[in-house]
Amino acid sequence: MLKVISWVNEIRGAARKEPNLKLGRPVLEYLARVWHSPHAMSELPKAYEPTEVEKSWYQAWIDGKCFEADPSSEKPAYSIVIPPPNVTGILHLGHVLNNSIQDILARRARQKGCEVLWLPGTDHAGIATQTKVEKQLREEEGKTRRDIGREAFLEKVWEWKEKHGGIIINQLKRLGCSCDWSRERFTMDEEYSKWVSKVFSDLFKQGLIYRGKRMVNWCPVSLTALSDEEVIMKPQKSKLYYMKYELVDEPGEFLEIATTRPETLMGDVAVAVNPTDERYGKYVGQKVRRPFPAAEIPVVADEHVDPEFGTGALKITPAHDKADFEIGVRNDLAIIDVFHADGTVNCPEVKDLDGLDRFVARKKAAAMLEELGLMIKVEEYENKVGFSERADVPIEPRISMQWFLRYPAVDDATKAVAEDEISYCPAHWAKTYANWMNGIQDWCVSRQLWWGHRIPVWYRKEKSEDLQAAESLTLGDLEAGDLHVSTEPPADPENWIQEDDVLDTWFSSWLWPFATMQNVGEESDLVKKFYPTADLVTGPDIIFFWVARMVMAGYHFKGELPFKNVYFTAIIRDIQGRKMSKSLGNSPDPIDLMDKYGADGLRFGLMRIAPVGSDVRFDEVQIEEGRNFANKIYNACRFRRMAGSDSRVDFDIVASKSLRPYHLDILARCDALAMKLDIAYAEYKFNEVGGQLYDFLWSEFCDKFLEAVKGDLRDDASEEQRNTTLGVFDTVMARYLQMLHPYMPHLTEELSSRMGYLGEGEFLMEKLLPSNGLLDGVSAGLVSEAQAQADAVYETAGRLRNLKAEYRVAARKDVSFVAKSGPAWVKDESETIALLVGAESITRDESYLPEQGTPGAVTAAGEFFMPLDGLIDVEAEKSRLDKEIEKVQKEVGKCRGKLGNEKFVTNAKPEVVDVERGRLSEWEGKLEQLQEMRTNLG
RNA sequence: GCUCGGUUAGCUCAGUGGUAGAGCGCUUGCUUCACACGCAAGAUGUCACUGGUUCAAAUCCAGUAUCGAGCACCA
Repeated sequence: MLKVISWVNEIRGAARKEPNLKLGRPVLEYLARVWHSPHAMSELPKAYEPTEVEKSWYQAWIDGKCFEADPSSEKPAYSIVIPPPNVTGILHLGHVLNNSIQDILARRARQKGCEVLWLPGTDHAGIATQTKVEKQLREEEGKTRRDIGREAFLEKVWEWKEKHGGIIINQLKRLGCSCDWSRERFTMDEEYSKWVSKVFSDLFKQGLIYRGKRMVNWCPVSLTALSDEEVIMKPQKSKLYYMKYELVDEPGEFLEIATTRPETLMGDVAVAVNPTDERYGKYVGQKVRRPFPAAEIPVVADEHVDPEFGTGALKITPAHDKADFEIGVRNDLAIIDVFHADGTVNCPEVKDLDGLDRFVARKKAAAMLEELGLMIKVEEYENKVGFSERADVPIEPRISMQWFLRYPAVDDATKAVAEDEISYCPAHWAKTYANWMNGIQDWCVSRQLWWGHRIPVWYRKEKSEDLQAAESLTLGDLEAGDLHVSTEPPADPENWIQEDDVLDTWFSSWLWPFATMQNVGEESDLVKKFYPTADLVTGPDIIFFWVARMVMAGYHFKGELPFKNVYFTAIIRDIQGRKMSKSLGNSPDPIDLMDKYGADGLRFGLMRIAPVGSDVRFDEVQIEEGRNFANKIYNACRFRRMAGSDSRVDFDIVASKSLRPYHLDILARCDALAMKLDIAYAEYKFNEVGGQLYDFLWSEFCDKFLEAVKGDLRDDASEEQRNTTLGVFDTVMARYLQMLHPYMPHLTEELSSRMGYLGEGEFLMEKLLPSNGLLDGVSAGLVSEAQAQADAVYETAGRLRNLKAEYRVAARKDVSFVAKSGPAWVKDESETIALLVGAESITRDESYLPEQGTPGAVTAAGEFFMPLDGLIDVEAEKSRLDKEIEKVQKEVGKCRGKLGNEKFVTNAKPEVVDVERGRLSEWEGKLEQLQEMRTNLG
């Protein structure tokens, strides 16, 4: 079956040639013929076509249950939990990078003999999902969620989730992710939700969760509170309005105030000045007139006021500003809320403003002040304004009843990272983490949404109004029996009313590492085997949202850390360094990229440019490189197949008597590669691993080894030569494909299978990576001698090619070289050197006396000459060189003239002069070279 | 204001206390019986700047400039 899958391409190739081919016996006969034909692969497409191959192998792995973790396994455990993507999401490049890394780690761990659990799933993403469904409801039915009610709305969200929720999962599959899909979780699964309720209820009973009226970040579009982390500060061009309030006791005297928000004037309850500010000391205790609605408000002193800013006097609106709120508390001021929840003005006393949107009201209020003669001036001003992360509108500081969490296990969590029990890679993120942990603020966990985990709190019906309006809610109310907080609803639901709010999405995400492995109140083999997890791979942008909170949850609920290592990926930017975003349209669709370059190409290309620590600028060219690399490997194997279809992967290196330097050299380099990869993996240097894999295959294997041994595969080569070379090829390639597998899983599985490197029914992805080297048992002295010889040959080939190019005979293959001196072994290799150089022959002649001007080169393999007689038309070459020299001399003259011109040097820009100098030395160098060649010709 | 990171070829980026690297791009030559998604040859650098440590600094240290990120404040 598997073989058949691997033959898909051959069938397609065959279909092209024999369109009448039908399935069944004729196909098998045809395949047998093709497979054993020495040119089997040459009948295949010259370029690797990944699409079908990737699809087939992914299905084969699924069918073979290769991704499923066995908690009863004796093997050491290795586990990762996926950072659950939003269920509404579609794959972007950040996901590709992040999940490729996880897949690489998982596949590598399997090869190293671990039992691997890579646990996948999705996040319900409260606001994001609800917003999408609300939008659809508005567009399709012209209704709001309130029109249809909570229950019907939630039904719609679930429907939507069923329809679109699988998209990103399928995209991850397309990428080749080896997640254990049989254990896929969703944060709103019934069992998972039980964890959320349990944790909430426990924390409440521990006194860590409380409810109270506080100043929170309010999103006027989503109509919910947000945590501090969901607010993004953005610089905004706004205006600073200078206005004045008249003193009640001194008519005609005014107190000047600067503000960016005149629309909150109706909520002003005081004017504050700094107690040390001598200008205003006399006013403290007096009253000023608020123009609309007319009122007399006090002047108070508060240290928060910066005398340097604006006029040094600050209007106090406790309902609409966090700092003002605190000043209000300190000075016992009233709170006047002048906005509706959606950000429109709620002030019936001021008809002109009532009902206006806050930004319209701002202009209107300013105009009204102008009319009253109370506006002094307006300045352009840039300040920072908090924006709602999801809705992308300025948030409104607002006092409302919310639930808060006092973070648990803060000390343990801080210490774990500081003392490297949890290691961060790159390590510098530990500092960012520590900074946040040190200034940690209570977490507003309630959201005024419908899609999410509803807070598991019930109020006794007859007291519910009082309780819900109460300034605070604590354990006392629970003990009084008026409150029910539990994972289970009350037994007599008709007497209770459940809390309306749902929980912040992250309140479920922070339980992810263990809540995915275990149900509440149940023993779990999975947890025993796989928790704590080994590595967490995520972006540094969610270090507070997710990582820090998971660490605290791990310590508080499980008594230990949730993961041992955290690898923070780079953030992918576009070529201009901007963050990828839909609105900029600079975010390429990974699916398009996979269509064009294959999943393996995309993975490899991205991994090679993802450095540890810094951001990465994405360029499609890099993905193209990944595809080209896949094609290179494919063609190396295709070449191998043309020399014979039988696998010689069992070739006995140690017993072989006919190994040439190139064989030993590539075997040694393959062993060295294995060691380099071990080191790079240990340091999570994925770009280094990619680079090593790339360089080995392309520079060492193809450019050098394969070219050097091509002669062994020609028709005139001996059977032994041929077998040795095929044996070494297969030995190295089989091992190499295994090492490459985590990066390019589909291609390597395909080629290993097609090349016959696998046993019956065996998968490459399940095959252990051997710990032995290919050259174990071979004398080290023999190997290093061989490598020195191989190096000498490659160096010599390079130098002789160089000579050919210099004398413009690069295209000719009839060049003959003379080897005048050199070590004895070179005689055996001269044919290979000639092959590498593209020369007719290299003749050993110790008595050779080169004519004057014969170009030559001295290398580790001896002294070589390229006799020019008959090779080039000496006279023609002379005159070509003369012409060339004349031309270059002219250029040199031009440059010298320019630089000799005092006016040019003094007046021109320094960089222009520099360019000219550079140009001069360039031309001079060229001139010297040409003159030397000309002299050599006599 | 505090913290962190970057500054290396035209571009994107590696790099190490000891002669400066890759890919792309560029120039030249190749359809050579694996690969033009390829082969071969070539050109290209004050490693941001200024000091210090050192036999030796692009690399370590300090400062400056500049770009970026995060946190805090912003009437």
